[in-house]
Amino acid sequence: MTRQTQTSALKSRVIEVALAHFSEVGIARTNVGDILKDANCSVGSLYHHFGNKEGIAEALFVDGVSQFNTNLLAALLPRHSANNGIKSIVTFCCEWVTDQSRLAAYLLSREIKLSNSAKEELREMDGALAQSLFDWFVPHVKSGTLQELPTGMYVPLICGPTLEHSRMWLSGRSRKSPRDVSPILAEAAWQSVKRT
Amino acid sequence: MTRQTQTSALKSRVIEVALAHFSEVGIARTNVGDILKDANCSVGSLYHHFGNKEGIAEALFVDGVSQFNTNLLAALLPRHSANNGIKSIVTFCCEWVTDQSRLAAYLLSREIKLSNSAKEELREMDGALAQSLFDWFVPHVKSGTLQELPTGMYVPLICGPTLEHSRMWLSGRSRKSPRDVSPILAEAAWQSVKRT
DNA sequence: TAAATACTAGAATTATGTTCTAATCGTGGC
DNA sequence: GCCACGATTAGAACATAATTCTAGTATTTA
Repeated sequence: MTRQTQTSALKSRVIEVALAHFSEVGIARTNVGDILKDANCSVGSLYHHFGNKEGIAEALFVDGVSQFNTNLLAALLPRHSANNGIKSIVTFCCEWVTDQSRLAAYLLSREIKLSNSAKEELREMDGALAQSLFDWFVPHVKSGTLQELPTGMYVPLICGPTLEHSRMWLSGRSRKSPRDVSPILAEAAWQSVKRT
Repeated sequence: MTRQTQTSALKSRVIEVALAHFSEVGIARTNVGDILKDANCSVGSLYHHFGNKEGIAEALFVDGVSQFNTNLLAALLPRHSANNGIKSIVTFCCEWVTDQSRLAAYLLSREIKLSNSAKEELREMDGALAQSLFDWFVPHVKSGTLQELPTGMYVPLICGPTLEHSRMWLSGRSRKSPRDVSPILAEAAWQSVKRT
């Protein structure tokens, strides 16, 4: 096992352990001592790799978003019809939140003020995603299948209900999992952006 | 000025100052010393009234939700037509988020794990709100003006896009304020729950 | 008026995040 | 193959900031 591999294994271990603790008691109440212990990591290593506690939270956040974005695009891009694409976005979100509920809860809670560097990193990732989404949308808007709306409105209209329901489910305010209601949400998303 | 008045003034002062600090740097990075100083409060008093830092965060949260719920109902209940009511909900949210952006950002970020007692308090408030909303909705569903959906789906469908857009605006990911786009959001909300 | 209670005050304590110094490991140049 | 340098690990020491504690003061209640 090379040094590089060990190191990246350590980082993953820390991030994973951190997620477990953060989910259970929140960032404020997890102490780095516990993360250290559970991840078998020394103080020195942790601060070398992450800088401070927020650095761990941030790395986890960026990691999660990156994973989500990649999989979302993989679900969307193969779809050719507008109806199919829109519904695949919603369905993917529902599945993902249901399966990765701990990570989803963490990402949706936005429990952190991000550093400038993390913001930059996320801005780049978001930009790339937005561009891909845009490219997928344009033809359907041009052909008149989808409504023409201010660019920034598609995401809230399509994903808003799904994310809101997800938050409710994740915080125990709703019984039915996103997966359970994904057909309703998918249909509603389609209705709200299709040309009438 | 009676003791009771002084005390409740102190508590309001602390909550207000706390919101200012929390908004600026997040809960984790605001130190209670600063709150103490700005609110003209002694360590003893603060811990007597709030228990600990999270207690302040919690009181602020409960306070904010209570204020929001009250005003939302006041906006909805006088409306008689379904179309009018649904749109008034969305419009109210947009106005409120735009005007009370600091408080809205705080509430929407859910930056805290709530204690059981706070959860209980919120559950009661949510229950009361849900009941009032339910009573308003039932006739319109019975008369066939609104779709019949699983009870828990109305809120995400109606408010989801608005809240999602609000989060984007509050975190700088969108230029247009909720108020600016409230007609679009109101119309979309109506489309997504009206009987087709 | 006396006793109990609610509240204020700030010094003292503790908990925990973070820094620092030193040691170790692995890799690339000679 | 060996040396030197940077990257990484280690954990003791430190600093900061949350919280507790003891004591005192005002207010209500019996």
